[in-house]
Amino acid sequence: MDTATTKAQSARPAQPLAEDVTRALTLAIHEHRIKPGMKLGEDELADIYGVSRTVVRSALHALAHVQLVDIQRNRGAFVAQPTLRDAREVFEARELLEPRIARMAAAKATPDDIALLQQHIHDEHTALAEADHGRALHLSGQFHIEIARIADQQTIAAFVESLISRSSLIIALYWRRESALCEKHAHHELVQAIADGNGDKAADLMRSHLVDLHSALDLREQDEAPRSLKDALL
Amino acid sequence: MDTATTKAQSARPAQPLAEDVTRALTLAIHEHRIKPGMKLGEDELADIYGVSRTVVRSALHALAHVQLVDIQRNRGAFVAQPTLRDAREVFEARELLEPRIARMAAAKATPDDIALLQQHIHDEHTALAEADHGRALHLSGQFHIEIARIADQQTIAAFVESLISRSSLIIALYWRRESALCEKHAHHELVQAIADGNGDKAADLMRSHLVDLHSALDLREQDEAPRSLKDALL
DNA sequence: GAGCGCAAAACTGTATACAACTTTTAAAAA
DNA sequence: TTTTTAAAAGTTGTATACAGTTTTGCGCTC
Repeated sequence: MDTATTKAQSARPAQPLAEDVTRALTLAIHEHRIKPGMKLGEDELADIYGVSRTVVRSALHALAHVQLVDIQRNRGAFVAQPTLRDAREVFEARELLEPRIARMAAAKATPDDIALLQQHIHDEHTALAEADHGRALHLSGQFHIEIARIADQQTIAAFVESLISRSSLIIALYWRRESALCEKHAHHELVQAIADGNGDKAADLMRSHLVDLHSALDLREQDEAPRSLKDALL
Repeated sequence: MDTATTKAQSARPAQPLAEDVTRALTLAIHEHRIKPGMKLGEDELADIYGVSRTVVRSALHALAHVQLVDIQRNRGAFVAQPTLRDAREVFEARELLEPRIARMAAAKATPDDIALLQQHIHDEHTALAEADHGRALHLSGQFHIEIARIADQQTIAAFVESLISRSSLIIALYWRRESALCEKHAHHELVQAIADGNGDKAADLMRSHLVDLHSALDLREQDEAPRSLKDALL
């Protein structure tokens, strides 16, 4: 779509940029390939991606701003570990923003947009079928982000994207396996409402979908104790 | 207040950090000392603050993330120029988030919090009396941020803070001088409602306050033309 | 005199080098 | 054996140096 991504003419002639590292790390976190609390050494990452520490630092700071990583002075960067409170706040904010976004999307969606959403759902199912839960989770998030893009509200969409990023960490920490099967057709119904231009229904579906997600987390207070213990050992 | 600011023991013994530059630039933008579109050269800033380009770059990237500056590859950093659309989106988002924040603040505010808010109002009036409009504007924004802090919702508060930052740029670009006298006692009434624990009233007052601000902007379409012209000359 | 083009200067993007801090490890003393 | 202290190793924070791109300015041509 934009110039930054369509630069793969031959090898990498022009400006691949340091934000490639940001994307790579973001994806790895979203797919739970690197877990909350994991140390992200600058030299290590620099070796892995074949760039200098300068660009790695830039990427880490970018991730820190979205609160995907936590940078401690003279200590280094770690994948963020959202607290229980963070988890509650993130989902509270999502329940505030996303239903409105869904309503707007229903008012503006084009047939192409609908097709794109259905493609997302399809990819997600494929990933699930292959038992690639990390990728499925990432795609599930991308689905929500796509709706924000369709709503054509860049400002709120940026907030939603940030919240969804953090949700990935929250799910990694607080998901309870009992409630395994998440939302089979929740996304599908939502697309239908958006395709029908039914804003009210889309908003309602989005809200209940988020409540379902929220209640699938284990956000009991007692978890605080082991968390702080974890912090101590690190 | 926090450790980062109270480090001026003797000279600068520990870690003054590059985020000092971020704060300085943020303040300068908030107070309209540097205007939208202005070029922020790295060498120039490095000289001014007596640091290396490395730290200046870090600061500029941080500001770019909050959309206070616009970084163009190989061109440099410029103070951001929010478009008409950006302006509308920012105020729309504020009108969504801030009333809810005000309601929460009314539920949680302590006497100390109220005193702090009143102090803010006092400082703002002082700045206005001294005809220091830049400082008054900054303090006016800080007032809103303080309410978000009182509401004790870090996640939404961070969004609000970002929106208020951008509002400063929007006001610099689209304020119409006809509607000069903004909101004399709007803030005062709001504090009263919060002090009374009257959440509904606080939310209403905040909403109408934001609508007033919004309508004091000149967001007519025709402005698009000169803006794009401006872009061309830059 | 106007327009085009090439060269030089300026600036940003990236890498490397050095300094400061943190952590670890080992040794010595209790 | 345990604890304390000190030194060394490793990592981050900052500065400097180099490379690539953009812009500017001068000169040449039409």
